[in-house]
Amino acid sequence: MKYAGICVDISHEKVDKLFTYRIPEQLEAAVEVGTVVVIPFGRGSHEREGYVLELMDETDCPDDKLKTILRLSEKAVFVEQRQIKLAAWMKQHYGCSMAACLKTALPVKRKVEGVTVREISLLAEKEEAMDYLALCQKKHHVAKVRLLEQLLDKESLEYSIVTKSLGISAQTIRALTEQGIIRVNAFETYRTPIRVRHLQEPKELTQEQAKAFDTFQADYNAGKRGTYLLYGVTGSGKTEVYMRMIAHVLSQGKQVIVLIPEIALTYQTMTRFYDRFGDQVSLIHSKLSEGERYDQFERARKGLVNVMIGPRSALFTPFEQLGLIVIDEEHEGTYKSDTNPKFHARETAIALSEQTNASVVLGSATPSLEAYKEALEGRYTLLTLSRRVMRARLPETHIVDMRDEMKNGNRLPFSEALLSAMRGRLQKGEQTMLFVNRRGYEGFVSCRSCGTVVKCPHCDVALTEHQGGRLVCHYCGFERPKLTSCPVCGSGQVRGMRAGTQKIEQELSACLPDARILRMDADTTKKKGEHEKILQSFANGEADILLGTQMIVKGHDFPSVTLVGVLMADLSLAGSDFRGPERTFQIVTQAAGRAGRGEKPGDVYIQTYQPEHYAIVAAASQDYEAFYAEEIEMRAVVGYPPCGHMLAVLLTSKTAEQASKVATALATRIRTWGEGKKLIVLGPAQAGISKINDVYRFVFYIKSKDRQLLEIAKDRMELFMKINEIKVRGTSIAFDFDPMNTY
DNA sequence: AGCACGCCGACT
DNA sequence: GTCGGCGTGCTC
Repeated sequence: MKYAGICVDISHEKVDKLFTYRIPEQLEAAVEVGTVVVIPFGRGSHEREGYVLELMDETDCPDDKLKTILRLSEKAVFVEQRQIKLAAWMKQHYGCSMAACLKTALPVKRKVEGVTVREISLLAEKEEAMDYLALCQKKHHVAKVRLLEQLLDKESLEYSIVTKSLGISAQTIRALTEQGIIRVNAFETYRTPIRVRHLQEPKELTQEQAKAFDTFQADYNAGKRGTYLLYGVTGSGKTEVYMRMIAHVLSQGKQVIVLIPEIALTYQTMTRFYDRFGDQVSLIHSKLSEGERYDQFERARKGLVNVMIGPRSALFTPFEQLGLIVIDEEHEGTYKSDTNPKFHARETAIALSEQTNASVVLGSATPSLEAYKEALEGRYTLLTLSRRVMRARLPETHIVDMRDEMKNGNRLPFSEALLSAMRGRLQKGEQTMLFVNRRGYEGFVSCRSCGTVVKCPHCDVALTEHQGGRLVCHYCGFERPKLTSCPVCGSGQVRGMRAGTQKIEQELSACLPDARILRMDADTTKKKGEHEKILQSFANGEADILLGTQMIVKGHDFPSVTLVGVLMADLSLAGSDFRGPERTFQIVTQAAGRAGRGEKPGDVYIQTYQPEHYAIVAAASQDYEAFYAEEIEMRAVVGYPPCGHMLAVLLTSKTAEQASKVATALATRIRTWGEGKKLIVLGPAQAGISKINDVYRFVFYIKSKDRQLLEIAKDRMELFMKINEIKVRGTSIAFDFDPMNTY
């Protein structure tokens, strides 16, 4: 008798282990590692799908418990071992259930076509429901009362919210459905991919581009695979280099995955790939339905397409001959998944490339510290493009000290210098881009006269303003009362920062009544296609000034823009996030790169309260190396990534007390265990967003140079949760290794 | 997650 | 007594 170790297709910690099943004789030949089978599961032996991850000749499992595999899954999906291996790597590396990792890494066709959302709404008339509610109250049917009260108030609720945060079981919902009081609706969503256009010839490479490409090509031909960091300043033509590399890899009969941060933001980049490689290219994006995504993956598996472009999920394209993974704008935060498993596409791509003998090319004008450190230390090959193509000149940058504006009585969000520059551009008929930095905004408090930002004495991050003006550190929980005067200069002008593009637009049109202003932010781009429309009309010269958040600085060329203003450049500096300076540098550098892309030279005005900050100074002179040198030293001192690793542990529960209690117990446990080991525990503290959907969140951080030690700590915490099942009831734990956001 | 078992309050 | 909701525990 043969046995199979099976991962059941249920994503829940309690069933996140291998279950042993007998393999019936008639299936012995068909069942392999990777086969998807139908199995009886649970008390009722209901049919479930499961992934065969292991084959055994004997088992310790008592015979009376064993059940037998029913049959192969209808779709007869076969998952390559490679994908399972990658899922296993993600489980180990990011600490979440195997089922969740498999789901992420596998192109499995689901029963439903499209992304379904289940929703519960009232079916009965309001009066009838009220009567029923009264009846339930009388009968002390507490669960039904909870649900009905919510429904009478809100009309409809998402299914998962009802079961999870309202704590209502499926039976209760079923009972109410059968009585005709409520109704469960399922919705599906669809989108279609983009069309192919005419093919274009490759452009001639500059000397630098050719050198970068030659290095890659020589390695590839010699059978050498590795990770390359293509570090190229804005406008140096990274995309052209990728395309040469891709063409070369394709010519070797290999296939390519290209990751881009977000489709909407790099529309231009994406169409360039279509124009060059035609129908060999396919596109995946996060809004595709499961069915559509599966179809694209199937085409890839069959070799009908050889280049897959998409966001981080495109990494799981099941190419049989994967030869290269390109990650454009490698430093972007969107490469880190915000759902479990919280994988980073860069790290996962490198793991995948090692498993499949492929190469990885990372591209950026402002590389992540992680990538640049690896490159400097020789683990990645550094390819540099230091010059802009077409002899385009770097713009002249001016740092404007907003504290001086304060002193001169200017309370507008624009400095005098920037305003007069804008007036000049208006007269000459040239365009201006005004970039409002809002990223990293966390409600920090700063002094309007000297620029001091109030920081946590232990963590070197800004304190966050809570209700009543209390200042709290989200890393360690340090707290201090409301601030009435600046601790450095004593001025009473300490306030929380707040800024909206809408308000800035009003003030701008008051200052420059003749200017035609276009505003682009989350509000004005809600509708599909709105984004491209705004950019197009600005490109057509239908406006003089484009005002917007970070979305305006991505990838678009506007040759007649000769002036760029960066408002509140230091806003992202002061958020309660150790990556603040890095984000500031990236955003300001990118914004500055927008000026003078045409024949005419450009000017960049960077408005800041911290003109002497190294991130601002370095960005103004487009000096990545200088920034890196400063920043890596800071990270090394406090042991933040990439000079160490950090594990965020998030505890969620329906009551704040319970979440806090479990977080404290775990943190204490790890502190004791970690004595004498190279590990530091910070916290616990209430999470920055302390409550989501009525679920309370507590967080603590574990820092260590040794990533494996953190993985062991993670295993210990999972064990603790299992052993103390009764004490921790209703509390769930989630891990995030080297988080990109703070919690 | 989803299902069955069994406890406990309400009603005939 | 029994009916039925709702918490608890288990799933190869």
